[in-house]
Amino acid sequence: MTIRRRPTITDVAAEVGVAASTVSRAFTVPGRVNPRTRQQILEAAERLGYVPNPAARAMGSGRTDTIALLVPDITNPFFSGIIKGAERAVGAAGKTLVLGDTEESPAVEARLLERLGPAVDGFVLAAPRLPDADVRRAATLNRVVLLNRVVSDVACVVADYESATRQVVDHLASLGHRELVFLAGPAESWSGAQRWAGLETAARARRMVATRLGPYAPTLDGGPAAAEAAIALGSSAVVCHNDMLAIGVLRRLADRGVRVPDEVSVVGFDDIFGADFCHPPLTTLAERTQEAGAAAIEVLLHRPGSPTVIAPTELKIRASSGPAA
Amino acid sequence: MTIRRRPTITDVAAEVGVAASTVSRAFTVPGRVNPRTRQQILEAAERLGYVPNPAARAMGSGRTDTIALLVPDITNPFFSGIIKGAERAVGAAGKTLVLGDTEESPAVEARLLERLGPAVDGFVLAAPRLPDADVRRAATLNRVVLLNRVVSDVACVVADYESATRQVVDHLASLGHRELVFLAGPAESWSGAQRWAGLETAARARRMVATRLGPYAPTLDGGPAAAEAAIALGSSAVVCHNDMLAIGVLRRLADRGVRVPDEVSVVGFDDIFGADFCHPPLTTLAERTQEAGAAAIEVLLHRPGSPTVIAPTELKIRASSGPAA
DNA sequence: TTGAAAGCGCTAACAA
DNA sequence: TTGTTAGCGCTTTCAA
Repeated sequence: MTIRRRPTITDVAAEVGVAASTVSRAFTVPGRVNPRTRQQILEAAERLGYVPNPAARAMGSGRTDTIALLVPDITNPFFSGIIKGAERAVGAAGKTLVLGDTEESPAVEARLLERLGPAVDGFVLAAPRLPDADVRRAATLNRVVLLNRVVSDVACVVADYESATRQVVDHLASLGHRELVFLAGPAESWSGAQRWAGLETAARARRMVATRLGPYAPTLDGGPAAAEAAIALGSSAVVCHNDMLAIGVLRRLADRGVRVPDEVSVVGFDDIFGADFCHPPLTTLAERTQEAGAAAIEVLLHRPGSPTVIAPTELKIRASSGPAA
Repeated sequence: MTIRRRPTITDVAAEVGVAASTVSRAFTVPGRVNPRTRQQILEAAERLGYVPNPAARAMGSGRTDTIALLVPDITNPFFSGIIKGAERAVGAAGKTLVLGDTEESPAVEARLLERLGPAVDGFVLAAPRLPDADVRRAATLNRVVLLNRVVSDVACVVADYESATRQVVDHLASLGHRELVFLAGPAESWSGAQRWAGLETAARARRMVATRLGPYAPTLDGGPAAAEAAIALGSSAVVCHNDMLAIGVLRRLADRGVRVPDEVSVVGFDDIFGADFCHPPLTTLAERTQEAGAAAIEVLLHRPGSPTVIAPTELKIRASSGPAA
């Protein structure tokens, strides 16, 4: 397969016998060109296999018609829903979505923002650990919408953590638990801080004792250490930073012969792929991730200013939580 | 946050008092500019916050330094390893990877190839269902490497399906199974066809009876129909098109009270996230997906021609397979 | 409704 | 080692 030169707008213009600018208009402002001329142009373009070059288009107009979605770990199923929702919304707007994986690294995050910046119209950013200052700087050069994080003067879509944590605490209280332990994720995580703050407040209102342990890696591998700490503490209810950690904890508890939920109840956050078929199926706080992804795009594309959108959440009760021993 | 104009190469040139082309060289061919001049340029660029514009760069040079990886469903954990491997390899080469999700649709696939085509140096393409002709056309305009699929004259990285299917059949034979049923995925799937062909051949060599049922959706939702068909057939061993389907099958079997592996053994392909913590943990054929992803990039970047790279596989034996009843 | 011409930010000969 | 000069493919005034 040899690479063939792509036909350009000029080739099409020559083919039809019009000026290049007319071809350009035929594609970008169809109303401003004679329907018959336009028809001929479209046919010639089709015949030659012409496709507009986005880079060239971007240079002339400043618009790129692409949006970048940056996530810390594309492997984490939590982001699947976000991606799907964003994709659909972007597609509906006739634009293109590119995905970037920042590998949980603020450095990669910064690099992608820098490199992709000039090439996109805006960013949807799930960056729990990037410093505020960097977020603000990015927002200076591109439109930016943050996911599950609030930075003043930057648009954002956040889950309703207050309601979320209240649902978790109410559920545990209704099962007779008098205390809970929170197995925390990374210290810099904005949403992690919200979760803990909400749990603590809700627990106090219920006269429950809430303890925080950690930080632990928010991954399956974080499970063993977290589970051991929880076992040592002897709590009857364990709330995990996210489902990845929760599933890791479940495995370790199983290995250690601790019965779930008879001896200890386990609750996660996110309702990721796998949460309903791990063993036992995990009780977890689900965000409407597809809606959140779509909302972020909607804000980016159509809502100027820096609105904050609150996304609803819902507790999925499964077999990993049960009555207190 | 108001959007500020990005500084250009010209701004930097003016700041230092050199020509724009010198600034360009300072970034692209560092050897061809006086170290002191270069130092000044770099400092000025830093000071002004200058970042090269990839679109403009692409126009001048024809190179974009970005690679696109297109997958049918970014949500499918099978592709996580591919993505990770590709990312690392691309990063190591100092280039940028953009991801595209084709939503299992040949139409979206074609659209992304078209739109992204002029904006990238090449594609790594996991497109099991795109017609051969479209694949070839894409390879005419860009460098293309196919994943788990062979199209003549196009570079590709494929799992060693012959060895893979032999491992599966040998495993089942060693457990005393005399027949197996294959629950097929989409009819157009290239790898699905390979899997069935390999199973059939290996089974014949072992004097086992192999039956194919389907097609079924290669997703959790495909599970119920596939499981029912397998139950009706009364086979002692079920091999599924992929793990998503296999996990769906496991769930249905559990709902129907069929014990795994006592009454029926279940085997999948892919070893996705979740395969080791579903219930029971799934015996499955693992590809070295990270290596495959990295190999695809390596071929794209450094190996001209249309080589075919064979990626090794390995059977992960877990609790879903056991002795024949 | 169309064409001519300038310019987007950068690279790449070509001279100097 | 550096500057000058054309473009790259497209959009966008401005005129006609």
